[in-house]
Amino acid sequence: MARRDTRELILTTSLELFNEYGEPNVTTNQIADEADISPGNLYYHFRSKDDIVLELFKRFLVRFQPLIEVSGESLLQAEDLWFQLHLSFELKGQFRFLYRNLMDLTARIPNLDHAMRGLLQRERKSALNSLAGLEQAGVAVFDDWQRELLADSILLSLTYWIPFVELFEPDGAEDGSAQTRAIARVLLIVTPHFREPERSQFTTLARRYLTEVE
Amino acid sequence: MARRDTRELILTTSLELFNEYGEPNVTTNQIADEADISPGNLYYHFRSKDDIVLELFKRFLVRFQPLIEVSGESLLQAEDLWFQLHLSFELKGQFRFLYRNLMDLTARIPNLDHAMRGLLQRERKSALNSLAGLEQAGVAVFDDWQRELLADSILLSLTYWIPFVELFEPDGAEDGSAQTRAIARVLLIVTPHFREPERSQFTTLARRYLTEVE
DNA sequence: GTCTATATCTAGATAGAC
DNA sequence: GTCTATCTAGATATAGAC
Repeated sequence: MARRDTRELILTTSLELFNEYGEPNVTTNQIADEADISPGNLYYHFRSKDDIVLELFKRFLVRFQPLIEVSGESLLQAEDLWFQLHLSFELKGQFRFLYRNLMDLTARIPNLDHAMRGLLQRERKSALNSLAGLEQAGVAVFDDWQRELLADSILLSLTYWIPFVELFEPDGAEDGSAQTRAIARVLLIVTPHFREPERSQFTTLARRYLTEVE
Repeated sequence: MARRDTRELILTTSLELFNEYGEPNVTTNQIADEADISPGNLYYHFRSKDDIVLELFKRFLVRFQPLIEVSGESLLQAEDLWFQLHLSFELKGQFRFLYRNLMDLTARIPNLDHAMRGLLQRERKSALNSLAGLEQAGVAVFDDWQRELLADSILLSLTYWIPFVELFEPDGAEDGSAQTRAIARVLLIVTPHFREPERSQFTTLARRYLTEVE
């Protein structure tokens, strides 16, 4: 098999196993086994297990970065905001092992720690940006302290909703209905601060999606 | 040393180390070392490492259970609600290792899994109860779907806020200001749904506490 | 109750043949 | 590039003396 193919095979196999069982509970031997290669071969392609994790994180980052670079103004339409959140949750679901053991992974892998810290900071800024966009459009008004607290609430949801759902329904992160609820929840944190007509507008959208899924 | 004392010493030492480094990153040898006893002695008092975790969880449960048995009506006063949330976050901070590796701990220890699932269910019911109490008092009105989503938001905060804060500020969970922000955040999720005068009342309280701390 | 010494096991990682 | 065989380290847990 070509060099490239085996490397990819190891990555996709690792991702599947990590997501299903959690990274600490998957051994390199299991990965090799599942990928039908030898343990030695795995270590020909990757220096260490951490190296695999780091490479997977890079892949995640490349696909996630564009999603938080969206400007605040472009999310004023309820449908656009909804779609953006949907893409975020979906992608994070595909790499959910990263969020299941965030602390332990960052404590163990310095490069991951640095990159993830940066990502969370940018995500928080992005949330604050969106809130500012709403204010500039006259949709809502926040105090300084409210803006900060709301950004924290949003970031908490974006970070730990998937692990949270997995507690109750294993594989719930792959389930569409859990995602819809996640998005509706995030909206419900913010929309009560809207003035009319946007408030009803966003609320109606959330309800429509919710009933469609159930 | 008396039988009882050594057992307690092991528990308190374990709790400290688990909270600081995370349970998976603390070995039984480290615990014994830190407690100035031999590894063999540790295993005289506890059958296994999981046994220590389980006993610590029991201690947590005994102290936490009363906090969620508070009736919804008794939390209508802003100060009472604040105080109740404060006690919750404080206690969870003292046992935060449980929440840092929730999934892996429950997956590994069946008894813990069962007990923790039950606890989360009761906590969710308690949140729903409080919301219902607000409605009965005429402070707010929710749709059915709103009530569920809000309960999820609250439970997510109560479960993962501490690990979330630790990502940014290690030992942030022992810090008073982080706790105050946590409570203010939870309130800010709910209060926008209040009618006046309760809305201003709760909001003012949150701001006052926030400015006091900073 | 407590110690020292050690068994057991499993993980990550390497060596060297093919 | 890939394999088999193996090393090494570290973790949980036990045995048996004191």
